[in-house]
Amino acid sequence: MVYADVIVDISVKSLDRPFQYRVPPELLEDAVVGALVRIPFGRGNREMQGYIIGLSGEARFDVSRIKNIQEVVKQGVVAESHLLSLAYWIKENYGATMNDAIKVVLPVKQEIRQKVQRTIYPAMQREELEKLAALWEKKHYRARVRLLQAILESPASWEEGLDHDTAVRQLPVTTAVVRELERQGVITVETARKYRNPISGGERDVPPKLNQRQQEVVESLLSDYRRGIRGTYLIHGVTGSGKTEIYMQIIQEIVDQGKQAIMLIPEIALTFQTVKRFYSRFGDRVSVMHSRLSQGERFDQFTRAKNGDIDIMIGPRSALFTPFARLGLIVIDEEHESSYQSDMPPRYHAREVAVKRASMVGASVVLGSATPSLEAYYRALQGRYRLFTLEERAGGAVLPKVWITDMRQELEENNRSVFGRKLMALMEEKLKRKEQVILFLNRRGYAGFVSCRKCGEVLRCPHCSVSLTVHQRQGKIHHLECHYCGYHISMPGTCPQCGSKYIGAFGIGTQKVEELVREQFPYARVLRMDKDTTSGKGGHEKILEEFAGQGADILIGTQMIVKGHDFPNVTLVGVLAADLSLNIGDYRAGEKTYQLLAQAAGRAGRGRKPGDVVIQTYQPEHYSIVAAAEQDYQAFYRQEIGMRQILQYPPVSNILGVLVLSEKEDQARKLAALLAGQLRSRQDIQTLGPTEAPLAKLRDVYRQMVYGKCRDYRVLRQMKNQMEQYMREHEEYRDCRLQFHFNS
DNA sequence: AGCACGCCGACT
DNA sequence: GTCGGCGTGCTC
Repeated sequence: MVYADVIVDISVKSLDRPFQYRVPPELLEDAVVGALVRIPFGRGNREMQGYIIGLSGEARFDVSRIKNIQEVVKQGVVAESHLLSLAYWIKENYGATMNDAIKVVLPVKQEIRQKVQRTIYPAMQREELEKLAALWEKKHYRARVRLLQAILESPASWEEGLDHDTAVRQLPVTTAVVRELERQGVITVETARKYRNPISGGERDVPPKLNQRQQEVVESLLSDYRRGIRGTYLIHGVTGSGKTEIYMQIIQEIVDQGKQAIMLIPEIALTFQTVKRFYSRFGDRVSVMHSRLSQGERFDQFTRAKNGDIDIMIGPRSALFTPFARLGLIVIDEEHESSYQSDMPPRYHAREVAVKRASMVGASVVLGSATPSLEAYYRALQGRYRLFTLEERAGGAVLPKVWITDMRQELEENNRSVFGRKLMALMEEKLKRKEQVILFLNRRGYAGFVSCRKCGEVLRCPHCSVSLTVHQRQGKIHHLECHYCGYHISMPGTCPQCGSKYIGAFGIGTQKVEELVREQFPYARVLRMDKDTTSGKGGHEKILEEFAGQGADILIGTQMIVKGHDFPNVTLVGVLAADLSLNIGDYRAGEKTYQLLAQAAGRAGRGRKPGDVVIQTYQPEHYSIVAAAEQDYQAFYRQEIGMRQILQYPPVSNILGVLVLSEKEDQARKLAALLAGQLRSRQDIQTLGPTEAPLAKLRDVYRQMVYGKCRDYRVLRQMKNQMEQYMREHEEYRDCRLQFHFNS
């Protein structure tokens, strides 16, 4: 008798183990490892889904109590077997349940509805068809005539669902006619699975000649590869140094060797431009995973990958699990991007999982960035990754000139505007020359918050303890809103604390900037891009395309405008308040600021014209700002790694964050203090807290935070298990929950 | 998670 | 009497 180890589709710690089921003889063939099955579960035998993760000949459980698998769910894509081992590694490493881990590596199990394309071609000469049509016309075979007329124009094609009735409804005639004519040899029908590609056709481009440095990188990487050496490589290349071309040429060779490649790009960079480049180079051997794809379309893409119909998959984080059988290379572009970190369980990092998957199947990993994460650069300097540096822009474009404006001094010299004088002067100059300007601000809404000038009270969300944000309609303050839970109130006339009338909006947002820009430069055409203006589908791209097509002179926006886009006519980037990201109360603030500024600066002068960047700040001496202005990554890295060294932050050490959640504030505090005590009892762990979490209260749940830092990652993992154990054993904290957060 | 089982109060 | 509250424990 064959028994299957099944992971039940319930993500709960207590069920996070295999359950044995009997495989009935008639299911033996389909019940393979990785298969999705229906099983009776629990006392009520309620029907559940589960995944087979192993098969064995003997029962490890009382045979009389083992139930049968009901059914193997038919699926086109069965897991690449190593993906299940990868799921296990993810579960172990990121502390998720096996069920969650399996769902990440097998993202599309269910075939929703396969699209097929049916194309009807004439099977005889045109004259014969015309004769037939005339004949049938006389006999009043109206349906047949209609069909013939249609295909005389051009081969008729229809896209339908697989199911027969829908197909009939969509055709201009019944399928019975179609089948009859096919039998008579009048027409031929071709059926093809339909895949939606964002771009079809288009001319193939030829790989351009690389400059010497690009060539060196490609050659030395490939010579490793040819000699059977597999490893992880970090390409640190300034913006515009031609990293994408390097990836493409490496991928080309790997594909030519009969291997397959995955190219990860951050979600926001997954635009028309990037995708188009790959299509025109590799044609239909490329497939693209896009977040806009439906379940069914994703399924199609994975089927193509599994069948070996494609060699290259491009996509965001989730594309890492493409079921390639001959995987040879994983590229991670813009390696430092935060979107490679999953924000739901299992909270894996694509970089780490990529390295793991590659090592399991004998593939290499190429990481690329202009502003590498501290983690990646640290590992490269340790020798765990091989480092390549490209210091010059390809095609001779020069790096932009960067100006720092000290806003304290502007204020002292009586300039109370959000625009420093340098920025004003340069904007005028650029607009006069019909060049484009990007203004970058790290905020949305009209103004940050409302406060009372008399008593200092800041209006906050009663549920989330964050300040409420002002939203305006038709140029007037409309309401105040909490950005976490959506709580909103109308703007009060007096301070709820002291009753004074001196209450008003402070700070600045993109809407306000737009207003000011229009005031100062009434003749300029202004576009604004933030969460409010891009809510519609494709809102993003529409704005970017309009700006790229020079439909506007000035683009104002938040984070999203500084990532990855190429605007050759932009010669000025203004960073209005660099400090906003410096003060986010996170040990990565300096790194985030450097990356943001360097990327923003990289937007200027990408074409032939030289560019300028103005960084406005109240902390002009901060090393992140100074280094970004000089585009000096190494200088930034030295300072930052020094800080991490002293404070024992990752990547030098490891940090475990424990978030204690409870609706009862005193319980949360008590438990947090207790857990901090557990961490403190260990000599090798440096403990911080307990403190209130960045959001001390969110949706009426109190949040306390405790951190533990340790050189040895395993010690922290052990502490996590110990805390979970403690929670199981201690009734008094039943209404508290813990969330763990690892960083290394 | 979700369901059965079980041990107590209030009511057709 | 019995209907139903939810606390406890189990699920191959």
